[in-house]
Amino acid sequence: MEIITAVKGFKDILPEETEKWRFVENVAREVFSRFGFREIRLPVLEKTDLFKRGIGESTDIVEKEMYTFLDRGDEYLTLRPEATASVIRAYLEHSLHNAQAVTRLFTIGPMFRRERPQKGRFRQFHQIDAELLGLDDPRADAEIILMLMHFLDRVGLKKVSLELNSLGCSSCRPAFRNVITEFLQGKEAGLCDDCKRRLGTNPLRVFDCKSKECQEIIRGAPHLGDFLCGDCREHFGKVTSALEEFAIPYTVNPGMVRGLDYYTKTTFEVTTEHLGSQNAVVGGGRYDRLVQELGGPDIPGIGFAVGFERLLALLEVPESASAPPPDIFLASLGEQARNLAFTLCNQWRLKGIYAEQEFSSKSLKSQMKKAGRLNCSYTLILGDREIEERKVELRDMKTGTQQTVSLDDLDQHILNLIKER
RNA sequence: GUGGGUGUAGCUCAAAUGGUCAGAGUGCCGGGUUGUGGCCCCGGAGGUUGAGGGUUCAAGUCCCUUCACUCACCCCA
Repeated sequence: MEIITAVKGFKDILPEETEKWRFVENVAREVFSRFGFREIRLPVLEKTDLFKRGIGESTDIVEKEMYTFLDRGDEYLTLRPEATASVIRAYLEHSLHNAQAVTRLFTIGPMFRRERPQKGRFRQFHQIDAELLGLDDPRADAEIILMLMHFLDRVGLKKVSLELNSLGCSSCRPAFRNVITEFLQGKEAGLCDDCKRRLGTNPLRVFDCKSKECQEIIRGAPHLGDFLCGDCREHFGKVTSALEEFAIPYTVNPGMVRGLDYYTKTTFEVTTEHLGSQNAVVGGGRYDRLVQELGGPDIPGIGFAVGFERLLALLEVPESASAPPPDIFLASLGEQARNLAFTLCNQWRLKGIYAEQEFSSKSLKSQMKKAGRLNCSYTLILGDREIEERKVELRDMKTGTQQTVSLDDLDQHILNLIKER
């Protein structure tokens, strides 16, 4: 019979890797909490409408990437493709905005998108997500970016670049969209097939296109930056100068157009050249209309999402973590000895010692070999011979020296020996 | 959804033009030491060469189909 394998694009995280995961999570929790962010844990399943309204009906995510199903024939549910909509849903559902004017939340967990898997892209992937709600101050933008860059630094990430842009607000972006549409109208024939399609859906995306022809055409286009309203222009200026105060290097990328509909004003990405074509490690931005779109009051917000797997792929931790070595290995010869080993081994575990034992009746040589391979500090040798004499052999695996310990003193002896280290 | 690449032992990989080609290294288990690890030596287990079909006297090797993995496009973390 064939074994059942994991679903395409869904990965197991094996014991060799979980230590790296915990390391990154712990750094995130430590850094974020110092900036006043508190952890929130959310369900992975939400009502489909949450994402339709939050992310935007015409985005690729909602149109073709969501895992959606009809639950018991009466309600559409979706495995979350991103966290922000869920965070805001919980924020509104529990009236967190009434409890305090400013709310800072972060969450770590799996997201689901039904795309074709490739390097750095999976159907289940993980994000570290932070959201700052209730501030439209540009210093809040700078603060959350500062926190992000500090986190990346603390986790050991090198050679990344921070790209910034402003997408304008509801008063200046629509106007620019018209300008671009007009600009591209006569040049349609020169665009790639994808961009011809984009012309109708999201003309700003042509800025992002990798094809040379499109880049050539768009080079002469007007920039969004020149069409920002006074408020947006001033906001962006304050964000960049605050970043400069903390010496955070950034580049302004006027072509950066993010794929989720809800972004306004400041958007940012952290990118790298070492991830193949999935170069974005972090994506984020301001969303001043989203809370309202989801039925809440007029509350501004800004947040980011770190791609966990992409971040891990960039960290220089080549060797996989091996299993932690036991404090002591119990080698036993004879059935009586194995019974004693079982008892001692588990008693010590209950007292906080990591002990291992051999269950099967292997030769002492092979048990010693195993103890050596496990890299444990001590090996206790107990055979029926020792039990008769009420004493056992304790071998220090580092030095190779061995001593005889009375069974009556054994427990205390071991506890002292191992607790002292 | 579209295109390319790859599928041989747990892992990393060999097997010219189809003809002892089913192997090596590593890992695992055991022995060399009648009760003592690491080094060394020896041995063993483990594969219907992803699956199915076809061509042929003969197929990991050629053809078709299918599945899986992978990279890229689209898009994004």
